[in-house]
Amino acid sequence: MGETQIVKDMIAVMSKNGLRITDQRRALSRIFAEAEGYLSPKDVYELLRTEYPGVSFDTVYRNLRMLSEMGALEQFYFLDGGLKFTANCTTHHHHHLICVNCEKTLTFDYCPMEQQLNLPGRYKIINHRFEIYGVCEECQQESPDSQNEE
Amino acid sequence: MGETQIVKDMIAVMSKNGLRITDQRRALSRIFAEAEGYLSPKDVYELLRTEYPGVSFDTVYRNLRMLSEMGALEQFYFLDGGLKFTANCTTHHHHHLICVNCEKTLTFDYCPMEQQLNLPGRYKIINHRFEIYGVCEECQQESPDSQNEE
DNA sequence: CTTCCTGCAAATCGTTTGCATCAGT
DNA sequence: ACTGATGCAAACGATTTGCAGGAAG
Repeated sequence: MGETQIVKDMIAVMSKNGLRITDQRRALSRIFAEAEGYLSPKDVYELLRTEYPGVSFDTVYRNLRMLSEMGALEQFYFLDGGLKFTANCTTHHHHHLICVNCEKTLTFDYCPMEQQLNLPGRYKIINHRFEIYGVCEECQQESPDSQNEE
Repeated sequence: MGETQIVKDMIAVMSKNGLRITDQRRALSRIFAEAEGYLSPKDVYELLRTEYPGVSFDTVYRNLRMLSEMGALEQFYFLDGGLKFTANCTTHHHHHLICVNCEKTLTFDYCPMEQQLNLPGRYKIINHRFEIYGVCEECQQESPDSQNEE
């Protein structure tokens, strides 16, 4: 899989915006290129720490924010309000199918906004959000019905 | 408009769950019955304080949480991650059209899940989220194009 | 009366900021 | 060398918790 392309893209975006390409940022790109789904700041911190034990949380936050602002990452608040990031696919519009257990995320191209929606009011539409949450095949195997822990 | 019904419903739900009906909770129900859209904990706090100046933030949070857990309120994280609440419509499934300026919210019945979606993977679907963000008619009048403040 | 609810204060969590040092260009 | 990036510590905002007094049932 040409995942290295994602790394290249991210680094290119950073260079283009005048950011310096530090080792941490290189590693960050790699982490997102290899990630299957969304990553929380904490996830990123843990992963980055395996390579750079001295890395700090605020550096992670700073970089995640900069990368989001310049469009290299997509920022996203989960159903439960948790903040997540993922490498941004800039090539086409799509939505996400997210595993609520392992958070593995697949994309699909169907978009409800393509329909002729009969919306109330006369809002000027500027954005939308459509996500489907479920349990991926692997997680279904692992825990046939043990999802409730109270 | 039979908005008082919302108050009655909310109080009924609380009673049913063994909660005591305090003045604050009664006022809370009224606040949500009269709200046009989503309310943040802070919004609720401010509104409640006009009636009960001594009310505290944690009481607001506690009650919002309890009411959400027992289904009287719907909890919701906005696109920007902000936590909001609204009286829960238990009668039918619907989605929301939200004004990004004043947050006035309209509901509509179309649901993309009714379509024959061609989804990847073999996820067991358990939830979904579909919201449309825009600018309501009134807010369009008020600020024809002044939405960006940096 | 008893138990639950409230308000206060303090703790906690996630995220951001100021500053001195270090590394990329 | 210059300037931006990092790590540390501390600030910050939102939310939660422990506790003593007060109100609902």
